[in-house]
Amino acid sequence: MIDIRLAREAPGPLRAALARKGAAELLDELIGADDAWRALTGRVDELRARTKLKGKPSSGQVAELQAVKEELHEAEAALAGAAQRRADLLNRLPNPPAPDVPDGVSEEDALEVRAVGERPRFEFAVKDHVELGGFDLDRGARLSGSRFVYRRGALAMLELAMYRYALDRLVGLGFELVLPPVLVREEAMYGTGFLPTEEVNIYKVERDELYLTGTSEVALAGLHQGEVLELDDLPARYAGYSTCFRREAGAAGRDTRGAFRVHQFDKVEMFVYTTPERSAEEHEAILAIEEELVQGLGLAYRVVCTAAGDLGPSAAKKYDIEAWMPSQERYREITSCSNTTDYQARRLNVRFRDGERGLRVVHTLNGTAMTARWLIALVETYQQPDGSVAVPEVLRLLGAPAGLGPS
RNA sequence: GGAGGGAUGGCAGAGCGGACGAAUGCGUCGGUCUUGAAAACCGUUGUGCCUUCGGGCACCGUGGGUUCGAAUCCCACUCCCUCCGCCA
Repeated sequence: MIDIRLAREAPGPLRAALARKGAAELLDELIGADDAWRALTGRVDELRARTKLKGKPSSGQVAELQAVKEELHEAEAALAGAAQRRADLLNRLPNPPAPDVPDGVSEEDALEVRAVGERPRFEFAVKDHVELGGFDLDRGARLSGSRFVYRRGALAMLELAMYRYALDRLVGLGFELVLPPVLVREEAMYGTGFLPTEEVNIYKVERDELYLTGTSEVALAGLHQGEVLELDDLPARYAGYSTCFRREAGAAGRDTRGAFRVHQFDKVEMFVYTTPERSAEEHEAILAIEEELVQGLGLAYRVVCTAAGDLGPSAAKKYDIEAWMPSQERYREITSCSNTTDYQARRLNVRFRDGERGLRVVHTLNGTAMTARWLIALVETYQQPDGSVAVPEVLRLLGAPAGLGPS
């Protein structure tokens, strides 16, 4: 949610920023709805003031009050309607992009920030992760449908070591480890901006009115919902580990082979609450941690900055890390870190006490520290001519097997 | 799943339908006193919205209802606690 005062006081720059996300007209509508709402607010407040009495009214006054009551009912109904329209628009209006985000509307318009690491070269026919073994897609599909996958044996051990690798680093950096619920209420989905816009991509448990989260970002953002944080506690950094669920509704036919795009996967997520003054710096810090984690596994990657029109509703700015996928011969997204500024925090009403300045809305950020997708890049990158896979030492130290593949 | 009890300010805890945005205590912050601190005393202390900046309005778990008027009465829901049953 944006700060409505910004829309009233300086609609020009805000409108220009929102235009880059294709939401300029939405802002115009909102400003109109806000004007209407304010006019009705004044009228209702005035009528209510007239109903206020000290002590018992005389019978003449009662008749008069009854008349006011009727008028008030009408005005209140009008106000409720106006408030609803205003709230709907406010809910749908996306976070304006940061000024240094590139123009554009699609993935192709993203700006490549840098490419790091040497892409692996192979003197033999490259196998993809499915051929390298351990991913049981057929049985996953039989059990649950397409885009569900079993990871088995040594591969599963490797995957767990990868989560542990990321979590250990994060805890070492002062992040608090959190194992969150994955079923949440509608409120949390709205608060984080996944609803109403992303509704088609979310699994809903109708019977219990709960939603399965597509990332632990939802639960971590909801962690301090409605709270007032102390300045001394900021930045508050959390590392969440959870299973993530996504319907992939818009992705029919895309990435159908293998475990690259699945309905259920696991992820280690960073989530930070901070002050507005610090959030840009925190964003770069989260990106740096992601890069360090990727580098630590020896993967080749590039960093891209997502174009304004390709950003989700919540993000003001987003960096993705794309790892080199040998079987696809291209970089594919393995992390995503966003500065959601005050957008989620305002929806979730998370504030902090800032001395003389009083209560202020915090900024929130999130970023991927590890997902099952990394596993794909890893096994493909470390494959050997005989179809086995070497495992980096950092992971072996955390319980990963010495290697995978044909025994 | 069954049976009870509860939800009021940072916390504890009052609150005959009008004087209640709310007693009191603790805590907070400021001051007096003190070499300093403690104690004591004095004062202060919720949030949001609108504003012609005088002020006005809303909020006592949430949503409805009764009434000229609801923290207070009625209904529904949510959450928490206790007991029973079931359960990783």
